[in-house]
Amino acid sequence: MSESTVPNIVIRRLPLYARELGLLEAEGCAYISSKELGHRLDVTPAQIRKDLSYFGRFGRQGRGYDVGDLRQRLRRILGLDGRVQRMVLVGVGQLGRAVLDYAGFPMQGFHVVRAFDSDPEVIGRVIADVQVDDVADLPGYLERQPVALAIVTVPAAAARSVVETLVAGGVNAILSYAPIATAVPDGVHLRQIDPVMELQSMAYYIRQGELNHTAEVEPGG
Amino acid sequence: MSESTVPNIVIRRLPLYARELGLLEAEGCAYISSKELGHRLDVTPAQIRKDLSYFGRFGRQGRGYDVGDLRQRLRRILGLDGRVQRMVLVGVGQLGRAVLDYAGFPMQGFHVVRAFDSDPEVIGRVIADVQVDDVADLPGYLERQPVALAIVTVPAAAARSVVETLVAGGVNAILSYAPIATAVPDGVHLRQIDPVMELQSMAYYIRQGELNHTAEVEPGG
DNA sequence: TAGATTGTTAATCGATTAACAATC
DNA sequence: TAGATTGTTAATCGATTAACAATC
Repeated sequence: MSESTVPNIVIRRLPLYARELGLLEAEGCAYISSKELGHRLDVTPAQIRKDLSYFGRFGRQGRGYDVGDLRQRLRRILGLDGRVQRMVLVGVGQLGRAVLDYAGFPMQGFHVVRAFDSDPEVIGRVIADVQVDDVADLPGYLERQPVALAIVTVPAAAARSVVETLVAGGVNAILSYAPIATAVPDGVHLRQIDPVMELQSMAYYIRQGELNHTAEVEPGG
Repeated sequence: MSESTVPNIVIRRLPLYARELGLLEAEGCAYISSKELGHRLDVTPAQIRKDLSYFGRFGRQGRGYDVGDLRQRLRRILGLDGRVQRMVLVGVGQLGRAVLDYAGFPMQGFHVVRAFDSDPEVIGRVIADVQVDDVADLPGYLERQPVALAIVTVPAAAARSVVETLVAGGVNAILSYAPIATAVPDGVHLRQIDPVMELQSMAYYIRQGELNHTAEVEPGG
């Protein structure tokens, strides 16, 4: 309960810290200061120390942080220590297959235990070691095998109903690649990945750059 | 210059508004209020009006916003009106291919004009209508054909050097799928997509949910 | 010990929201 | 006109940063 007051934005930075600590560990670095870690991540040292302070004391004055220890502790805080995260995936089109094939998920302990689709062509097949079932069987599956995490890779038109089914089935964290706004009840976490929106917002700055450049070249404009 | 003072977080919401307005247009909706739009996007009406106010006045009191008009104006602000955004893609592995095949990019006007890789197996091939060149030729290509946007889908170990090359070649907006911190100079925009980090931060809340549940079931814990 | 760096508090900064006059 | 909703200002809220005593 007390930890539920940690700002969401802090929680979202913890994996960033943990990831960098993993790299540092691989580099053979035993200790690191908030200053150096912040430099590597383009984050202020004060922010790192403040973020960590929500969870306890992890460093040594004059020395910094034990790289391996802090990484372990962050992973424990995130609930990633020594456990496999089971996920279902809905939507086995091109994108869904790329997700199933992506090695980064299992490498970090996230395993797709079952996939679902509505296309008879793929139902019944096994793709990247994952069995594909009829999406109509999704509610039944979730009842028999509760899962907390889901990845949604269906077309936008299908996403809302899929998310509803997942939520009804007890899934409380969903990563959606569908480019459509989707409401979820309190207590359910939905993250959306939309590369097109990222590009569109960057386009603004590209255009600004062009305008400035034009202004320099043609001061009268 | 004056517009460069618009907060980045506002710029990042504009594509969200534009996207929803596109859906509303498709639904045949002619006018919408900030209240209704906010409801659909889970954003407060005040925030929408405030965001828009950075760019001018777009609505009518008592009526709301003309859906098509506002969408057009937002697209113009973002620099998306009637122009194709040319991009290069670096890294034609599984993920790179999925990006090349993804219809959402061209549908929104973002076209990969050339891809690059270091693997002799793919260099010279044409994938999804895009020619794949040797990444060693990337600097030369950018010199001949300046491009503002790039997508990076190489392994983490290669990402830093690729980003450096892109920046040196004049690219000022990069969308990277590589899970590694990468510094870029001022004026260059780098966005990273890391689904694993999203899952990791959601894992925190899954665990919190479990802890709460345990606490309810076993009040003594 | 001297130097470095933490953890934490208070100050600052910036973003969100509430409120309301203007007006369609 | 009455009702609705904008655009904008001021108030609130929350996150970041600076500063520093504590201490390794």
